[in-house]
Amino acid sequence: MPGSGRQTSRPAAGPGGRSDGRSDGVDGAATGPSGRPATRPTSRDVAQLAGVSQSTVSLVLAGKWTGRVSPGTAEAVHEAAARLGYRPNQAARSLRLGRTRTVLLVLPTLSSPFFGALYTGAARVAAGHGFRIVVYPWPDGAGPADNPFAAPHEAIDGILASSMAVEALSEFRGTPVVMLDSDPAGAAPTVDFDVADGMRRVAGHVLGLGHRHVGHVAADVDEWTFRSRGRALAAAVEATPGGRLSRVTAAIDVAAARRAAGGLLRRPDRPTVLVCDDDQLAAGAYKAARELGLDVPAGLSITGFDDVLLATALEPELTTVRLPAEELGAAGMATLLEMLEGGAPRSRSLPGELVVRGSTAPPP
Amino acid sequence: MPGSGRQTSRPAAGPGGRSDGRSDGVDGAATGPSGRPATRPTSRDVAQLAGVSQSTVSLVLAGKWTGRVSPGTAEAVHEAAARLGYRPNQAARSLRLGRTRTVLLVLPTLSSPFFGALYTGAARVAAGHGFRIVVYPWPDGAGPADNPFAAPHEAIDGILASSMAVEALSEFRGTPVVMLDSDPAGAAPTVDFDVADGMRRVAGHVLGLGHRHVGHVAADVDEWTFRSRGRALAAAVEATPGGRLSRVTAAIDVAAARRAAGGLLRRPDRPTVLVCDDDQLAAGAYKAARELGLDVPAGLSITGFDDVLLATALEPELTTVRLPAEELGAAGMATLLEMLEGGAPRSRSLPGELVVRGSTAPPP
DNA sequence: CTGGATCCGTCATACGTATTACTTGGTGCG
DNA sequence: CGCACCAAGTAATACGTATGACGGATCCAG
Repeated sequence: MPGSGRQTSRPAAGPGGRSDGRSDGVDGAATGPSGRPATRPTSRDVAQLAGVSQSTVSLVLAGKWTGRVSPGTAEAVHEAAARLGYRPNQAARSLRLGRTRTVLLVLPTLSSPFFGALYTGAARVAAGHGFRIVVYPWPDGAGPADNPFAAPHEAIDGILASSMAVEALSEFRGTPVVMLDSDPAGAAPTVDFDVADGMRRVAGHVLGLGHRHVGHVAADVDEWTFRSRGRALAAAVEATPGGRLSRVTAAIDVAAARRAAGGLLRRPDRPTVLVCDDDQLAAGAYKAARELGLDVPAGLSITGFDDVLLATALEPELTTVRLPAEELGAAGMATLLEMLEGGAPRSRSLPGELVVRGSTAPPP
Repeated sequence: MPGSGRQTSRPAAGPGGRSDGRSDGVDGAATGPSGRPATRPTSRDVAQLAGVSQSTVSLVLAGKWTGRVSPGTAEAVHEAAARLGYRPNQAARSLRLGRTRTVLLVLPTLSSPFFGALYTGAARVAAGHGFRIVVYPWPDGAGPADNPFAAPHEAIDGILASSMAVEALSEFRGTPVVMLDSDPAGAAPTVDFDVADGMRRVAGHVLGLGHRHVGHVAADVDEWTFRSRGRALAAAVEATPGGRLSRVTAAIDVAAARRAAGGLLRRPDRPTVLVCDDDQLAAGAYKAARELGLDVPAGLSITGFDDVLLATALEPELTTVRLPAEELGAAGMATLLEMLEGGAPRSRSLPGELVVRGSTAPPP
């Protein structure tokens, strides 16, 4: 709504044109409780104050005015903009440029500290580049039709996707994509954790403590990251003289892990350490150990993976691998923004860090 | 990826096909299967296909065409739109209407399942109304200057804010605001949990088990929700003959809670139950109990508040109050959308549910 | 003195939509 | 028959920005 002095005009409707008293229902909320006029200043307002044309304002603020505008004029424009607190209207910008400075972040869920941290890292980088993030929760296994969230098709420049088949994104044909922590062999550039390296560190730690019979409580999820963890552990154990691996699988769930780990521990020749694919699985392993009267770590060592909040709430605290989720988000967003600016896609891997706490000790 | 319980996933490189070297974009197609240019169809394209004018398309798709367009024409428009897969350009819409269908969600952090769930509920409701959510992480106590995230000033219709002084939002003067789980006495409409009621349920439960000396492990955070919990607990205990309350405070942190609870338990006349303001505090109480050789629940009962993942990972599982975070987000968003459509602000309170698990028993 | 060349800017326009004012062909009615 | 009126649409416009096409000085060489 035109509130302040604009002179261009030539309103087709005469002086009486603004008498509309619509009560249609889709109005409302235009003026806040404070009753201020509240029309945001436009580039034309800035132009008027600086005594130049709107196009000059646009040129100056875009920063590409060398050789077209004198330094003095440029300064005047900047000053006027600052005085009015001018912020460009994003809608107009998007309409003109065809780009929205918005990135879609696809996550299986936000109800997990891991993905929350991932978001935080991505948002920090995005904000630094003037980009906005819209989160698109996409539960695992859900098809586009099952999804309770409408995808904002129209308004994105790129996609940062975690845990989702690239094919499911077919709706966004032609949109640059960076995948997070998924199979690097896929079509899209990927930023992931070097989980194989992380698992090698775990293996090195427990084998170094003297363990030889290693129990692996694996996640019952057919995903690249877990397959990779399993392979790395198996390789490390096999490479050790006397090394031996027993594996059970469980859904990522405390109760399921307890049952699976219990089965493993009840075998006559039970392993002396349980390497778990995930901290939640480790929590289940704790429960199984307690059930069987095994002391951790004296009677049984346990390790996790991820280092979520849970890890330090357990007693004793859990030896695990810290995956820097926030850095993953940040690196992924940085990669995507590079692509959006015409750079070549570039995949990366982030190292995990072994955090040794109280749940591991030499075998009994 | 951690803790997500993912089911579906397959190697992105399918059998055959995707052997081209391109790696940017979901699918490299510059033109669709029909050979059309890659630009998204506009309302004019729809108009041309339907044999009508652009304004007719707009009228029909807006749904308010009764008496202005014949049913037959309307159907033709709908069909053409469907055939082209037309989606209105949001930027143009926003520019024209001055509204963005975007809501800012202010949260202290997303690295917590609670706020993640809150987001999920809010997003579900927003998506149902064609609104988009932009998350604005605002750590508690941070001023606007400290904030590493740039606020997208230009592009929001309303604000849903959790745990933040309304005054800190002064930047957004005139924008409708709904506060979540904060002091209902404030200026803005509020949706919160009836934590007083929840705490009364906890008190009723433990007092009903026969406990009389109640220890309160309170959060050392001066926030409405915690003050309210404390008052409700005190009132319930005082109203019970023989009831007695001992209180310690601790930062919301497992280690701090352990120290505080330990102090309480080492007193000569120690309480027989620890009512904790929060599940994390309860986790600390477990550790203190174990340290002192107290069995839970036989020697000491413990209760939490919030019912986060942690609650069932503890051994024994924690008796606590489930706060439906997702519903909070949904109710808050619903309230905000009502306001945006001109409705009167309306505050609400959501009840919590007592979840009795294994950590409470009659006093020894 | 004149015809470029160089500066420093402005004009006009398009992006895609929603909406208001207007047109047009038909119809009822006095 | 003439006029108003209705149904069914269409033309025109504005939202605020970015940018390519233009324009008026000023200066310099010939």
